[in-house]
Amino acid sequence: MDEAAAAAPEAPPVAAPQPPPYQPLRLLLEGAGGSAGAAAKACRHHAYSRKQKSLGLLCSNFVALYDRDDVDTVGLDDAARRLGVERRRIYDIVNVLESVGILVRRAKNRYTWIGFEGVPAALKELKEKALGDMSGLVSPLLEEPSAANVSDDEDEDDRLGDADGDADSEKLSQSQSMELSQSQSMETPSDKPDTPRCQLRSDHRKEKSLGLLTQNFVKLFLTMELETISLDEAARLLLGERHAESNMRTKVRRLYDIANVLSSLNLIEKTHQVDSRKPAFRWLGQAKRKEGNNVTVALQPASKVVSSKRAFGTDITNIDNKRGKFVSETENKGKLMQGDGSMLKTFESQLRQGKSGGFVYGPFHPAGARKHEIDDRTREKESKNIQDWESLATSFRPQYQNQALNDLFGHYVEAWKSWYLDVNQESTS
DNA sequence: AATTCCCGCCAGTAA
DNA sequence: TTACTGGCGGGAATT
Repeated sequence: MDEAAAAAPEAPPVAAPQPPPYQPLRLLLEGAGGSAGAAAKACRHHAYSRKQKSLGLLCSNFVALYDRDDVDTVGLDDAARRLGVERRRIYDIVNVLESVGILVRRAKNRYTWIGFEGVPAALKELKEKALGDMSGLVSPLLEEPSAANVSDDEDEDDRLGDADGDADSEKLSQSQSMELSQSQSMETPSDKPDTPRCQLRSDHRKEKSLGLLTQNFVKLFLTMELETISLDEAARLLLGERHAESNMRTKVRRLYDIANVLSSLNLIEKTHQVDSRKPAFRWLGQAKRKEGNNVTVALQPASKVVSSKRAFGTDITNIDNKRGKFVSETENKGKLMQGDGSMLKTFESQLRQGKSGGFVYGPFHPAGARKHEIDDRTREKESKNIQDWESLATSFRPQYQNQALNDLFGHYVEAWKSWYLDVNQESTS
C-alpha cells in the first residue's frame, strides 16, 4: 500500500526523464498534420479539456514513462501518482496493454514491463487462437450447448440460469416475453429442484473485461482482412446480435476506451470508412510509441498524494481543472480522413458498395429457414441484412474458412443457436 | 442532435 | 476487514 519511498523496486525512483514538476501540459495530440498547426495554444489558463485527460494521452504518457531499459516493474500506485491520475484509470490502461503483450501482471499492484517487443508474439498468439482452435464444424449449433471450449473464453452473454439477464432494466417491454433466449438448457426449464452444478456462480462471468474485449477487438482485425471497422460494427460483431440497446451502448463505450489506447500505441488509427464517412478504425499493427517524445505529465505541485480514494474537492487528475466548463478551444483538430487510398486486398470495399452503406455483418444466419417469413413483412431492413450476409459469405472468403470466424465470434454463434432453436420450436407446432 | 468518452460509484475479489 | 480491481453507465464535452 504505501510504498512510501522505501522498498520500492519500482521504476527508477523519480529520476530520469522526469518532467518538470508542473507544466501546462503540451498535448501530444496526434496533431501530426505537421503543417504548422493552429498553434492555438489555447488560453493560458488551462481550461478543462477532455483531450488532456483522454485515455489515449494518458497511455502515451504511461508508455513514455515506462518504456525504458531500466524499467522492469510497474507499480500501479507509482504510475497513478506520477501520471497524476486516479488509480481507476491506470487499470484501464494496464488492462489493454496487457492484452497486447506490453505488460504482464505479476502480482497485486505489480506488473512487469515487457515493452513493445512483446507485442508481436502476443498478436501472433491472438491470431492463432482466433483462427486455430475449433476448426471445422460448420454448424456448431445442434451441438451440445456448452461448447466447452474453454480456451479463450467466449463469454456468451447469457448464463442459463436467468438468462440474458439483460436486465433490461427497462420497465416496459414486459409484454412480449418472446425473449426466452434460453437457447441451450437442454433440460426442461421448469423448476428443477435445483441445479446440481451448472450454476457456475455466474457472477464474474465478468469476463466481459476490458482485456478480453480488447483481444476480441484485435482479433477482428487479425482474422478478417478488413482494414477499417467502425466501433459500431465491432460492437455488433463482438456481441450477439440480439441485444438491448443498453448493452450495445455500454459495449461501444468500452470500445471507445480501447480504441483510444490502441491508437496511442499505434496499433490502430482512426479514419473514416471509404464510402460512408462514418468514423472507423484501421489496423496498423505496428505497435510503437506515438511520436511526441516528451512526457507530458503534470505532477501536482505538492499536493499530498490523495489517498487514492475519492475526495471530492481534491482532484488528482492532471492539472487542476475539473470537468467544469470553461470553454477551451484547443487547437487540436484531428486531421480527419486522409482517404485510405490503400485499397489493400480487402474485399471489404466491394462488400460495402454492394449495400448502400448499411452493411452489417449479418451474423450467421442459416440463410434458409425463416428468411421468406420476414422478408415478407420486415421490409428491407432485415431481409437486406440477410442478403448481405449471404453475399458476404460467398464473396468474402478470405483464406480462412468461415469456421474460423465462427469460432471467433462465439457469441454470435450462440445467438444463432438460440435463434435457430426458437425457429424450430415455432415450426414444430 | 449525435457522437465521444471521462469520471467515479460501488460491487466483487484478493490478501 | 481492508485494499484492489474493474464493470458500468450518467452525463458533460465535442462534433
